[in-house]
Amino acid sequence: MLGLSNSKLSNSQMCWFGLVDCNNFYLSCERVFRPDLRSTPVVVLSNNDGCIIALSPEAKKLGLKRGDVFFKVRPMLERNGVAVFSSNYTLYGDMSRRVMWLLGTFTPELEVYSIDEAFLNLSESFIKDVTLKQYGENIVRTVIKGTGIPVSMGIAPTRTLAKIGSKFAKKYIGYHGCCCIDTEAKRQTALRLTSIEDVWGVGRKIVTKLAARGIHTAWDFTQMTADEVKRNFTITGLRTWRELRGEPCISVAELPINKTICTSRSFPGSGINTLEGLEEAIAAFVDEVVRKLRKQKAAASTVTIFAFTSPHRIDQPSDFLQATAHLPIATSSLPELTATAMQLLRESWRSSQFQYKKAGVVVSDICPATAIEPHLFDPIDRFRQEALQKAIDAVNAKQGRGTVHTAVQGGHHFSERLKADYKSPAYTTDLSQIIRVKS
DNA sequence: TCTGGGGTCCTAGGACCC
DNA sequence: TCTGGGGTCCTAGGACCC
Repeated sequence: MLGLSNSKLSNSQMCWFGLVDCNNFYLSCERVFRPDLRSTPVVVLSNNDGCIIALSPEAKKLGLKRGDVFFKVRPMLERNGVAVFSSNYTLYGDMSRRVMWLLGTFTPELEVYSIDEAFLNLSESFIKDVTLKQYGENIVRTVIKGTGIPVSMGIAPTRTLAKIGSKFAKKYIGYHGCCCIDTEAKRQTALRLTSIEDVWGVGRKIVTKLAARGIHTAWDFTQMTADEVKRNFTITGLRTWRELRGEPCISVAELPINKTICTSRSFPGSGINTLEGLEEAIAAFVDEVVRKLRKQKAAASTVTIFAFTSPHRIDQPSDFLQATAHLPIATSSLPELTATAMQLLRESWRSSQFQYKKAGVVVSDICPATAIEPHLFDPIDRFRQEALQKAIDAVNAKQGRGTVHTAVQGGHHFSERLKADYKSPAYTTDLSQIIRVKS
């Protein structure tokens, strides 16, 4: 098997992958600026202070769970002195940027996978005079020293194995934050100790099918034949199988682009009952969706808008608005998608007797921008449209998000109207909120 | 006052048609 | 009188993750 039969999983041209995962990220961000909360129970709430989305081990011990509705558990939180934070995405986004910047100094190739995870290409030619394990431990120390965020790291010949390594690093303190799967013996042990459902890329459906065949660990899976895997689990399953056996064949850049992109929010208080109010919200959601689309250099040809009243208020009239439009040509143009969404909303608007508590925009039928098919009778000058959108992107990148926006969005940022009674300061992005050190 | 997240993917099951 | 198959397409709803 591809040079893995020797005890060392390595040769001189070998390329290694590191996966760095921030521990309990949102919570760690809050604790950086509140060291007094390092060993006390802490929770972070979702948008609108709706429910708990992140919690410290101390909070878990009190029986709290992700998804608990805040106003219901609030008396219990107060009784137990639990520290509560509204989510502060400005802070988390900026802390993430700092972590990623530091990681970038350790590799010629950094793949940011999510707000709290990144892959590092660690080819041996890049690492001088230290072992992989020492190099990894240094990364872990540097990130915590530079940002205050604790991280776990896995290093292995493939991204899938590196992910497994990072889970061991998180679980066992003896790894000093970094678990290296760099020998055949370690690879086998790691796979035997890993349930198949904990493997990156293995979903519920595959787990069920495998369980029926008596396959429960990652190791069991690697003992199937390539033919059998491909026949039952397609090329995607085969890639995971090869990665687990030590052959790299998945890259973040090649991961399939999203099939749907959605932005939605709940409205605090009594909700929205005017067409103008919903127009403003939906327009803000389109703006967000366009940003996400363009970030992955993609375009969509199906747009859906929806709005609904509170499902919990059976004493009030309830309503569910939904409308979908199919565009002849996929687009990521803010004016075009906004106009489409506004038309859908105006056509489906019924009456102001309903208090809408939540609304959103979904785009689907997404394709890479390079794959957009021209249309003979297309009334839109796509070249000019893209030039305009690029100009909008450029101004917003330089002057800040929302500098150029559609008129229907109104002047103010939608996010400022969300409920957030327990928000920490924007310590790192607003001079007036910078932390003060008493002299 | 009165409070109930957000995002993505998959699938079962219905509508419709031959 | 009531039933019988099989394919495609679509969507509501659920599972799962953070």
